[in-house]
Amino acid sequence: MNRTISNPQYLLILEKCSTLNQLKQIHAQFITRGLARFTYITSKLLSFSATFDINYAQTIFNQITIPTIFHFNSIISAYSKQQMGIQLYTKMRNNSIQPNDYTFPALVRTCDCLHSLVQVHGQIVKLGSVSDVYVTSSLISMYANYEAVGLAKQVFEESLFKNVVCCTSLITGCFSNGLVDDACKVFDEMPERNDVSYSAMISGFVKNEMFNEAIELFCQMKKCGMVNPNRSVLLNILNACGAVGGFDIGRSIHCQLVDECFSIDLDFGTALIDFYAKCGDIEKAKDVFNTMPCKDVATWSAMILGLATNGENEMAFELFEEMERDGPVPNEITFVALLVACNHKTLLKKAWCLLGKMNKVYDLQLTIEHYGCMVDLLARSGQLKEAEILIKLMPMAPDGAIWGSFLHGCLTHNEIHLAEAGGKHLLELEPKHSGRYVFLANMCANNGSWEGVIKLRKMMTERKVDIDPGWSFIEVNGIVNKFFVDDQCHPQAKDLHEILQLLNNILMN
DNA sequence: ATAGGGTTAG
Repeated sequence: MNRTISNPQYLLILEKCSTLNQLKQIHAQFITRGLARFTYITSKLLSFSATFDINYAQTIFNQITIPTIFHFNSIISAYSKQQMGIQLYTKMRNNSIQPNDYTFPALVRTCDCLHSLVQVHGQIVKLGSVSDVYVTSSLISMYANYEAVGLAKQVFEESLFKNVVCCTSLITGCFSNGLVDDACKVFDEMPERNDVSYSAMISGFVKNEMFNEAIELFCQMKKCGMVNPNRSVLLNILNACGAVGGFDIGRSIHCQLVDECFSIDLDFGTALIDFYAKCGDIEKAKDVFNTMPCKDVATWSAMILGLATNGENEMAFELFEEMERDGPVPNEITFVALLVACNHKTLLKKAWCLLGKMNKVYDLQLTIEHYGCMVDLLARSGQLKEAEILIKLMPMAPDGAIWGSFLHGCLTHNEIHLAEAGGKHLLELEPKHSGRYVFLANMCANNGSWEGVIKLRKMMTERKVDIDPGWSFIEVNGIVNKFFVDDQCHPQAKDLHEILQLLNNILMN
């Protein structure tokens, strides 16, 4: 290293380190050149070393005879994921060092429970850092993390400056606690929005399975043109497009990725495979799979599931064989995909074999999804007694999907007498799920049990279950057209219905 | 002369 290098240049070299060894060399230089006595050098070194090895950072910290606020802030920040921050904070206070606004965000993130968070919040109030946006935004997101969304809202309400980040923290917090309407309200009222605020909204919608809402917001975002969709937005929108069959929008994202030379990495590749497969374009899904330079277990699982759901069962099993030969080690999700492949042709024997293999060869535990597939398989093949036994035997509580499969089986195999108990469970598990009532009512009607239908109707009114009208949209020339069931609002509704009628007539003849 | 918050994952 050159003798004439100045101190600021050392800092630049420090930031270019990509391994711990390089960092150690620089550290050695600092010591031999007598730079280790400068606070700004050691605190930079400290915060930087933590990105490689927290223990090395601790060693550096221990060597500092009189640590300053900078050193403490760096080490607290480094430890913030390991719950050591509070201890260091106490040590700092014992050294008679006053914390500052830079101390608290890291200290807040270090809290491992609501109790310690409240204590830190107390310190923040006492020492007058409540008006700092960095502090409030970290408090909001951590309160929401510990399901104290009420406290998160309170911090937000009481803070004088509500910038983009504070609002985004609260949006995420509301979504993760199921308060979708509150999240939307914050978003509507926020003074400015950036890519992260949009990604918080869109990922929140997707997490709550509100796919159309996510896509609608994405279209709005593009229309206003002020903010570019980031990685998180694009991945979530691909997911949503797969869920609702938004083929054109998803495909345009793929084109955009290619145009902008965004590399189709693991996440994008897997998302694209899943998206194309769900939209029924299995060939395009295969193209993406075959051109990806590296694939992980999620990529392989997505491809196997795609083949399975598109009726290419044999291909799905062949791909699994290839995976076992020279792909990544399969996981639980791979086996869910394989069971789905069995489902489409009701390959019961094969499914039991796969479960055995999963357990014995790969030492994987069965999850509720695997039981769900098996119940569905048994119910489809008419083995309703066996399905019922499996439901009783499974180690976890059956969910709505499992009872749903069972009841569908009862209906198709005309074993209505087995359905009653299942129906009760289903409505207990999902009392607000309108689709379940409709299904059960149809089942009663099929069976001529009109009193059953009336009973279900009554339950729906009592429990205030609304049937949300279904809606979808289609993008034409960049304009999103939204339609509800039986919708007559569209300016061309009349023509549309006439054309549909015409098509219907052609199909019938 | 330094430093801090929100999205991306089940």
